[in-house]
Amino acid sequence: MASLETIVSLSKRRGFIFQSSEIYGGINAVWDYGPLGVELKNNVKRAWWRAMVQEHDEIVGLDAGILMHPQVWVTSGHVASFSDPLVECLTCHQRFRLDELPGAEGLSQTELRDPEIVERLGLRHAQDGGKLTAPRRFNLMFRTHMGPVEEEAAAVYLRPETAQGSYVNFKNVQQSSRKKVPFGIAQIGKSFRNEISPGNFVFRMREFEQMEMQYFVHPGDEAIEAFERWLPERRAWYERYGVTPDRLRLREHAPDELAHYAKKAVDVEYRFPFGWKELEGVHNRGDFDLSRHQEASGENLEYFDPASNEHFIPWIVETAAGADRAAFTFLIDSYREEEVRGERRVVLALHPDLAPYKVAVLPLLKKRPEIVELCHRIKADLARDVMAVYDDTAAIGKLYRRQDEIGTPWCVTVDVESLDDGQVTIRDRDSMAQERVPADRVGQIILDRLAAARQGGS
RNA sequence: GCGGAAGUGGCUCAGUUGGUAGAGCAUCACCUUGCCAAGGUGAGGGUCGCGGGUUCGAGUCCCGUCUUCCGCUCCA
Repeated sequence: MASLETIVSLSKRRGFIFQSSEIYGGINAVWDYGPLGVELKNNVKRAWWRAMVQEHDEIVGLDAGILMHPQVWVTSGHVASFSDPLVECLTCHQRFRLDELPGAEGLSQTELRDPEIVERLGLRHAQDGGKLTAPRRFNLMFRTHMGPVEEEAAAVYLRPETAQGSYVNFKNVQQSSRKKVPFGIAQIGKSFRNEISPGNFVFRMREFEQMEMQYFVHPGDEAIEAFERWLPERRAWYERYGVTPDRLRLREHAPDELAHYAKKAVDVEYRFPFGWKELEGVHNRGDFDLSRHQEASGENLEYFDPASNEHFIPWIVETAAGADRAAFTFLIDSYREEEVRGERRVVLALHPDLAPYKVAVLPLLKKRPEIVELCHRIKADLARDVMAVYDDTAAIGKLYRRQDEIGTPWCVTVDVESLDDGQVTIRDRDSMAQERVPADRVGQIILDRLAAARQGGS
């Protein structure tokens, strides 16, 4: 597997991913997507949306705001528990994480929240012996202000998850779309977390994009069924788009690592160069969210089931994936180095649906204006349906290698004979096989191959 | 956040005991070739992460800071 350095370097060199604000020295845990990266990520999001919304009658989309009523985060529990316990030394006024102090390791979540805990354990700042304050929770949510005058404006948060947007819109979506339980709300969007330890390239960022689907079900067994159904389906999605099956696994959370909202959680994990890490979580959230929102807002969030004539608060099974992690996974998993005629060939064997460019149109001989002109005609024709690119700034072998390295599945090459017989060459990225086809049929052939790839996997 | 390592052209790196920066690849132009990173000629591109300090002089020594990577810890 490619090393992290290899992927970071390729990303920068070819325009997939850049560090944010690089000319100012960079900013921690934020990354920008370049010309190829934005295509890849958009394709990932489109593929997810297709698998979720397009291919499921009972799932509909939503795009909620990043800013929400601040009460949402109190209700959701994020203000209280989405945070770390910090203590401050009264002598030197430095802050420390309580659970990292000598003598406080291994404390439970409850103990860490106990205001008396510092006193009870007789904890002191080891360096200067100063007294320590009771633990305070440092919030991992970004705060900003709503309104033009900062001092008078209400504090609001940048959402730490997109899910709450789906919960507070549960009634709106259910009624307007006339969906019956079980049904799902899918959402893709940015979330923000003041992570303590970001890193590993785009794996853990402070600004990131989530692809979440909230599935509302009848309480009880139906939630378990939904869980059992979505888990393999979500894992299969990664395989469908080419991720090596051996590098995927499912891992269930132990009871003590469950998030505050979860009854059960299983992660789809990928084996990165830095270890097995979560790509996506499937969680049974029970009625935690809707019940609390109902209570806090005073709005009735019960669902009436016309079949059974009963009212109930649906349970929620969510699938929560990271768009950046998915894009990163497809990038690193598809990376290949091969030897061709004693030379190294770098290939991104991306699924055609995910590849930034579907086709590159290349002239074998750029000296002949008719060839270049035909290339541009073919490219313009293709560009109506797919991302296509024209390049003539190198010899053909090099042009192929360039496209290999950015994952372009097909190259169309126009040569001198093309001018006579109207045939051009389609070259396949993975097999390097070539095929002569009529120039005026290239567009349809590419679309057919894309459709085939989508059907049968890569 | 703590501990460790590292920041020099787009990428990968060299840079002697301090003396105002080099290579390979990449990029661009022209010539040549014409189906898998070919060859030739030439060109552009770096105030050495940033800010201070020491020094006649700092990529090199010192301090601070930012960033990245590796561990510990947590989440998508």
